Amino acid sequence: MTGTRWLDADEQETWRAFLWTSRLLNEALDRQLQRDSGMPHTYYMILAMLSEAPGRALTMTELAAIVRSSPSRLSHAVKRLEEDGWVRRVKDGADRRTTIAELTDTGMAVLTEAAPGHVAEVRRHLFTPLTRDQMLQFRETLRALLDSLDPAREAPCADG
Amino acid sequence: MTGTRWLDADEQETWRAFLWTSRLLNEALDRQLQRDSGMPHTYYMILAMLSEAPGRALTMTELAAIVRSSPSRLSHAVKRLEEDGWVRRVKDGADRRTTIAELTDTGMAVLTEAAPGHVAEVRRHLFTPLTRDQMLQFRETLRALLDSLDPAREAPCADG
DNA sequence: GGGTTATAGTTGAACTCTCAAGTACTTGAA
DNA sequence: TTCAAGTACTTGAGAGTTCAACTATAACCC
Repeated sequence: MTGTRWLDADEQETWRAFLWTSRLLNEALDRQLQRDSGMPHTYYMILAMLSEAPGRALTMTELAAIVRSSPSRLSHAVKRLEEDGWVRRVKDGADRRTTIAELTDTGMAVLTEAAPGHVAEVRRHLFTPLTRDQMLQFRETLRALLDSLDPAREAPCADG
Repeated sequence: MTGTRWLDADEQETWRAFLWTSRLLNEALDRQLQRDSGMPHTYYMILAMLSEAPGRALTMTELAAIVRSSPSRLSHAVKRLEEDGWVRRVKDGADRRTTIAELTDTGMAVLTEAAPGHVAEVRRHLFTPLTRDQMLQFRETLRALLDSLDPAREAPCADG
């Protein structure tokens, strides 16, 4: 294939820095949560997003959109969380295809206990190394990337 | 636990934007490479880093440091790449504990064929949405994060 | 109504990653 | 010289993710 436009040195370094940063950060969070709360980061996010929802409940489809998960991944994850007793699955009355995932009291308690350590880890790795201005600039850049990666989507978090 | 400093709204949005961006980008790259070249992104990086090494060969320990992989993950990955015939493992003469991973001609050919599509995908998702200044600013921020996440490490790529 | 199409979710197999051992060498020191 | 400690890597089991079916229900439409 001719005509490939390769990355220049600046782009190369940016790309690899992004890659390693996101990898290392994710691994750090996974290790911390796995050690302290027995779940991977993805599962923590599911509990967290449920806790913010009205009635601490969402349909699987809604939840999948919020945590940006495939239906399959979410289904496997919720199955495990249900076995732990942290989430409960209920069939919807109106549309019997849809399943509603609901955070249990036990799940809420686990989340409440996990949160401080998790937030500390995020702060330590993501915010302590940056100035406030750097952080705000970083957010703008990430918004631009996210808009492009995930176009069919209104304001991502602020309105939730 | 009292005294947790929670994330404010700006931090919250920054953090989630980072999370979703890195997830979506990684998934996009994994899908593209899996579809077009039958390997995940991590494996592509192993081939790419080997191709840049003198003699297209590195010890497992060196390679693990470069792709920031655990020894175990790398070992499993190289095993699979060896089964594909893309990498060859040789025992070192001097220190018989160490294994040298070497990119084969077949592996080099696979990499050469995979590269244009991969680079296009990276460019499409990471560079097209950003201005040049945004990109350079982004790099500075990522450098700061990387320094903190991975302190025991000199200049990551520029000197390679 | 009855058939097609779309939506909501689940399942199983294959694959990758993690973590905890385990093997095989080398180094250092008594 | 030999034995403890360290280094380099591998292995196996368990867990999470992906992809491609598959089930079940709803909506559309002639």
